[in-house]
Amino acid sequence: MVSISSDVIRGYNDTMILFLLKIAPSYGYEISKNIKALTSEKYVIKETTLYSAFTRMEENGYVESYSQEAENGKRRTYYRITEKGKNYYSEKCEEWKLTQEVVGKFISDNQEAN
Amino acid sequence: MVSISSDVIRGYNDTMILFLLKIAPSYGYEISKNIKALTSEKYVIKETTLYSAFTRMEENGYVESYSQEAENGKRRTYYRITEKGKNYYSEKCEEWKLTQEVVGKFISDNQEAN
DNA sequence: TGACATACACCGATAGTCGTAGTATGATAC
DNA sequence: GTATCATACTACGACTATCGGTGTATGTCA
Repeated sequence: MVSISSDVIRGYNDTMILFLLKIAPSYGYEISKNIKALTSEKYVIKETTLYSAFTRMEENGYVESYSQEAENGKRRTYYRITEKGKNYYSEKCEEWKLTQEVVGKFISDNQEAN
Repeated sequence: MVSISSDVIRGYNDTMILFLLKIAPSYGYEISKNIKALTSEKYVIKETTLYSAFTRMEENGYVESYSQEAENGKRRTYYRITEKGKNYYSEKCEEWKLTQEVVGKFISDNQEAN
């Protein structure tokens, strides 16, 4: 069973989170569920990875946090993407295309032939 | 100018090297030049990354090293891919396809629309 | 009363990559 | 004859994203 190693996705967790925050502000648990759903459970982000991504991105000015009361009365920390975050996301999309091109040169399709 | 960050390519340097070693045994400097050429200089592997990849992969049994005299009389450390290395390479190719699928869900094509 | 989902925070370990520096040889240029 | 460049590595320490483990607290459902 093929699964995605952390060394591969590393550097794209932020991009995934920003993609979802571009749609609407959100919070950790929801982001986590959305990533899982969108990838049909092929990728499940670790909690620690997720929350450390939030702090890192806030420090970098890619997102802004605010506390808001949920329906059930509980407090949640929401995150909203900034302009800087949108620009970063766009750059990452460009980079991704380049990465695909580069790595693609070293990937062979025929797995039986070796 | 978009360039590839180390966090993205991380985990695929080994794959690139193994791809080239599948064609023929080789050594550091040549591998480095071949990666550069094959990617039209879009990706240039750092020397330290390359040589630490060799030692790591040898420890893992993906490659075997042997010393050989070059035309000019200088000694070079050549690396040859093992069966285990070939299997690892194949797995990485599968993983790459999955990664493309997963990350692709979070990439938008229209860079002007934000 | 206990399990489970929700919603985080904290800590230390891991490991691949990178920056910098150093070594040594041979070829080419001035 | 000397300086520069390409070749062919090696060593060391720093960085940082990810991960494993743990802890906390609330609400819901059985």
